[in-house]
Amino acid sequence: MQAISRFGKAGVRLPVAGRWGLSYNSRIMKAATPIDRLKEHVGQTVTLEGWVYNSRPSGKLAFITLRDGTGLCQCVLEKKPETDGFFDAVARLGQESSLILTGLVAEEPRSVGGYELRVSGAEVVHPASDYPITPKPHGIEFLMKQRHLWFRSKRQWHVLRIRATVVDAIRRFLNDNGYVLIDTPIFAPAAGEGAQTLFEVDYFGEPVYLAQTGQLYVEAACMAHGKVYCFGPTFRAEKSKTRRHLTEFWMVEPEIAYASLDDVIDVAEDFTCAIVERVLNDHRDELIELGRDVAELEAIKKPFYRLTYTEAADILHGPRAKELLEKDLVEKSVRIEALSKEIEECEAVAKQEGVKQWKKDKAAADAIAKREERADLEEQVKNIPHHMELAAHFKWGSDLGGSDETIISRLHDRPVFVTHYPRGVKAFYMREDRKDPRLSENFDLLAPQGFGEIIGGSAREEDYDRLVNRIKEENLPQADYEWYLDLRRYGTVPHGGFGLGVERTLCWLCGLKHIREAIPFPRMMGKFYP
RNA sequence: UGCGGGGUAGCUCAAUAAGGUCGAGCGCCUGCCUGUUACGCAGGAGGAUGUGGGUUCGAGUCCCACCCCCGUAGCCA
Repeated sequence: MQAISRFGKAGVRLPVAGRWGLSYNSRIMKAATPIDRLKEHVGQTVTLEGWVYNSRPSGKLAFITLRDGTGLCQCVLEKKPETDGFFDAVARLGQESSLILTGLVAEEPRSVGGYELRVSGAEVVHPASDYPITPKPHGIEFLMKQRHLWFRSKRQWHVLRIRATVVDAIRRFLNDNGYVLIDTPIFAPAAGEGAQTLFEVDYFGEPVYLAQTGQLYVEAACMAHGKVYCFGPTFRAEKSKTRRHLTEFWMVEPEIAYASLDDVIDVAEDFTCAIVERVLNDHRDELIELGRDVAELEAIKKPFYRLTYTEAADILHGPRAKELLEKDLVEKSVRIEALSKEIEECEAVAKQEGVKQWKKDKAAADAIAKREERADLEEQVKNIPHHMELAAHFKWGSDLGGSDETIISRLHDRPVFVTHYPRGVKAFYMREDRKDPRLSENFDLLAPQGFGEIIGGSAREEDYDRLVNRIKEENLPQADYEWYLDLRRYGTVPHGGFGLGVERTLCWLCGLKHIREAIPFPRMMGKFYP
């Protein structure tokens, strides 16, 4: 068979409906078979459209691992009369060259995914060379600059697919439970919460700000529709460069009329469980490949733990926190010892005579990775006394710090709601606890294993006078909030809601070390390319 | 912003506690290889060591300043 050309003069694909024994019976948009459906085509000749993920040519036989967006497939190309026309051109293609291959599908345990394509026809769409991301280790700075290419790599590919599922699970849950989608503005006239962390934009000569929450607007909408949510990007100009921060991130914010704090917490609990369940159901294999301990996610079931802020403070002051950190200190020290030994072993292999060069390199690379892990642990060990200090001297009235949250979440095997924070550290719109006016009726949800806060929510202050007082206490310009106060003037009801950070949730579900991998094009302090 | 680590080939890293013409693998180019899967073998091209100044006969290595990156703390989803 000759190389197939299905492209017109202008590079537009010509229709070739029904040519390859396709199983679709609806209108055929793509003539090619997706790799993830090859199992339905064993023994048939099919066409694959994709990119060279890896290729191992050897004289008259070439193995090309093709990537098509749905999966990977090893394509075997033998040099024989019918492949002679394109063998050389295809066998020598560089990584990420785009090409269309036709061939017989066969089961093959030695191949990735269990199937392979015995190639009989090929068309090179674009021969690429010098693709920057090779199947070798790369540094994070380099990869972030290549972000537009990086997410063709397996790990990134898995994460972004899981992200898509998380987003879908969020929408499904809310849509199926009677929530109405309300899109809130990105340009906001003033602060939603803290004023220090807003991006200012010149709006026809007037300053406006990129929204850091849709919450106030969604409160208005919930008085119209009962149960609503907004879902979109939000912006925080915090000057923080940590593995938990983005300047642009996605947040979903449900808001419910006629709801108490407990009602809202119940929803947050069901919501979180639904997302976890869906991801486990759809992506178990990917999670495992990402190195996630799936059993930990399977344990995420109702009921979550519910602690008040005051109880959390007691835990920090108590023996359990101290024991946890002391145990940590011992375990990490032991691990550091073990790593030191492993590093020596790797270095010995790297210097050994008669060992294959690539094995030496691998040993050297392992040694580097282990050194990094050791340095990381050493830093953590160094910080433990400080964290113990912080926990032991935690002062009622201040906000929980990152290390405090980690201690609380690690002392529990399921997510933990921390409720009823002191009013002073929380936003003006949160409802005052009628039993103890020092407290607000709010909650944070801490993900397990120290992955941090993924949800923040509250009952909203429905009482006009109390709300006005809070606005005054915070020195906010009341005129800007008149529309918001109207919601308390005309048929105010108890209501509440919460916001869930998509990227933080994804970090937790996938076990990501850094939030930058949880979003296609991360925006961080000082970073906006590509 | 504070503290810690780092910037050497397109990429990942070497260059020995004690200054002396910067080296390897991958990638790229040439040739060989029919069951590879980090394929293998032989050969080749490819470097103002982040920037500026200083010490020295001589600096990737020592000193000073600046820039950038990574980690960590605060704030937060």
